[in-house]
Amino acid sequence: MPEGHEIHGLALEHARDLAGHRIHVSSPQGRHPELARVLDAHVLQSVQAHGKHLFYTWQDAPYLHIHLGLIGSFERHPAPPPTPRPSVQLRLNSPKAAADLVGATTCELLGAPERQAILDRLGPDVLAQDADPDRAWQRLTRRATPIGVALLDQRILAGVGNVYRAEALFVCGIHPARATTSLSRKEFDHLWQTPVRMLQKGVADRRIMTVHPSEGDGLYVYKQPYCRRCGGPVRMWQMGVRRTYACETCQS
DNA sequence: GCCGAATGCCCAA
DNA sequence: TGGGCCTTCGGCG
Repeated sequence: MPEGHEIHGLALEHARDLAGHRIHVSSPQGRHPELARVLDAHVLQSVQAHGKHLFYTWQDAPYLHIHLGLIGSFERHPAPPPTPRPSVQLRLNSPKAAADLVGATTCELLGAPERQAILDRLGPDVLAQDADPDRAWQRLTRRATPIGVALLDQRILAGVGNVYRAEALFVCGIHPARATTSLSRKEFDHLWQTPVRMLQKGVADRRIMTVHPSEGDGLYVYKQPYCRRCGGPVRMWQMGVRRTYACETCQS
């Protein structure tokens, strides 16, 4: 269940395991036979993550574009890999390791213009070295929407999902229902830096741990019954499509 | 065994 | 705005 940190972690892992090798590509589940045929036996050059999207660059073959969606995942098997489970959509197999894709929403081949179109509609990726927070600020303040909704809008900024949304807003003391247009630039700068640091830590830890070490470990409000700062109840409600968690005392 | 939920997103109406 | 899609897992019978 992937937010940006996991996607970037996979890009690093697959670059290490698979890039520079001739890859055996197969579709055990049978959903992508043509895609597997086109890519099989090509050399993988590089793997890049942009927000929650993965792009695989090959010698003499189109880009492979993968989006895990809500429930997609990759499973790593050191060589030699076992027989794939029946649900494996795609196996990328190198002499070092195999990466098995399960449950992804998107697994497709793309040309350069189509790939570029996806990148163009994404806001700045909080995990990108050259991310420009001004672009997010421009897009954020264009219309008055609840900040909780805006943080999940990948056109505004890319990489943040439901857990990091709740945690970042808590750390910044900002209520999810606040209008984007009510944010000061100073508040926004804090709200940008917080997920940047959280997701960077997420890549390093390979899991989401937002609580400051001096306060223990785990999460502040996401799926928590009580606020670990003030001890009051954490409120949970539907915000658009997703569930949001917040402490009404610590966030305003 | 069935149902719902899960760190996501798209589409039709 | 509501439904659909992808898969796994836990709770409830």
